[in-house]
Amino acid sequence: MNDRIVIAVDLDYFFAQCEEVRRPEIQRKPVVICVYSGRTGDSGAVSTANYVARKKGVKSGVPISVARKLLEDSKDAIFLPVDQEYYKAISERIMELLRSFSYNFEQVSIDEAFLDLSSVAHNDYNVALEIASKIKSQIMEAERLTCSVGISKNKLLAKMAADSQKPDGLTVLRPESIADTINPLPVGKLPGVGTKTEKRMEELGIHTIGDLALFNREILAAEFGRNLGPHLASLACGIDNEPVQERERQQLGRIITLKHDTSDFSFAEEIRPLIADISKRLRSSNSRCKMIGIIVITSALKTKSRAKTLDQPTDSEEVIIAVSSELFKSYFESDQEGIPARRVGIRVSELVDTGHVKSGQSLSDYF
DNA sequence: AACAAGGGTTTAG
DNA sequence: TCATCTAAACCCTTGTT
Repeated sequence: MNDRIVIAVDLDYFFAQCEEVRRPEIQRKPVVICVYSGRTGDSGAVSTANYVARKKGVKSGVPISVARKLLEDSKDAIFLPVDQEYYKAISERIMELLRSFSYNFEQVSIDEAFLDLSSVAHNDYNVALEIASKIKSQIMEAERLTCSVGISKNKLLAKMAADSQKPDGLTVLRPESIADTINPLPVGKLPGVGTKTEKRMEELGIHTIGDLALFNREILAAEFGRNLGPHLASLACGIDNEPVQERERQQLGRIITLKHDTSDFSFAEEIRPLIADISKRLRSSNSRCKMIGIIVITSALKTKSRAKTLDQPTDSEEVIIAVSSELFKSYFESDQEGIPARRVGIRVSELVDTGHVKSGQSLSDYF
């Protein structure tokens, strides 16, 4: 009765699949979606690739030049720059469609969402399966896109179910088969355990999710943090009480790659446009920030940041310019921070909602 | 002891 | 020179109340 039924919907190789829809003739070719940094012709990284390209080892994050090498025998490989606007428009239509299946909805990213079907499918996985199947066919009908869907008792397990069969999957993980299904999996398959954590867990003799589920909590706390260690162990037991619900954005950022590594770039040319964009986004979301920060990725690819808390929340371009230029100035003047930057950016956080009440009005106007 | 501020790391898509 | 971009969660240290 208190059990939930949650489904995870994950649009397959989303950016590349969107491009396949736009140009069906590339469907059987390797398709690689790239973020070009603008340094040299091919500098940058792969955002995503279709399965034809993945079969050759091209995956998210690899340098574009490496992807070219991996695909050098495939004369027909297609390399395209990301077209965020186009993907966003498709995503918005699909999210709207998904929302119609449950009031209890959470979009996690441009290509992923959770729906809580508890009230619609009360404890009947066959009903949930029918709904999931309908979702898949409607997305196909409307946008010609495949997705992978997972169904289980919480977000964690629904996501793992969706991940287990891709692309175009539909996987149910029923309560009675949870332990037998996830325990044998390598611990890196647990969402939240990435390459670094997996490596450290291997050193502790934790190879599978089942190993982690049984592992001593105190040692995990000491090793991975007082909260995180035990939390990961609890995930390994299939426990996840996070509700399906939309969450407020907590930060906004923009970062760019400089043409050349330098500690003397033009603030006006490189940073001001980023601030204009951030300020615009703050205003259009009725938010103001209490903290303004800068980000520097050094030529050695180390991340550095500096931030300042304001007395008053702001959405003003001028204020963000003043504060961040000061932060850059003191960053590059500080002792050992004269090392050249490869990438620079701005981040605003500690966002507060100004509400839709314009200044000068007050809550009492509503009564 | 509890909390805020600031900086770093890891994860994920 | 091979190494994008955005965002969340968490960790730790330091300083203040």
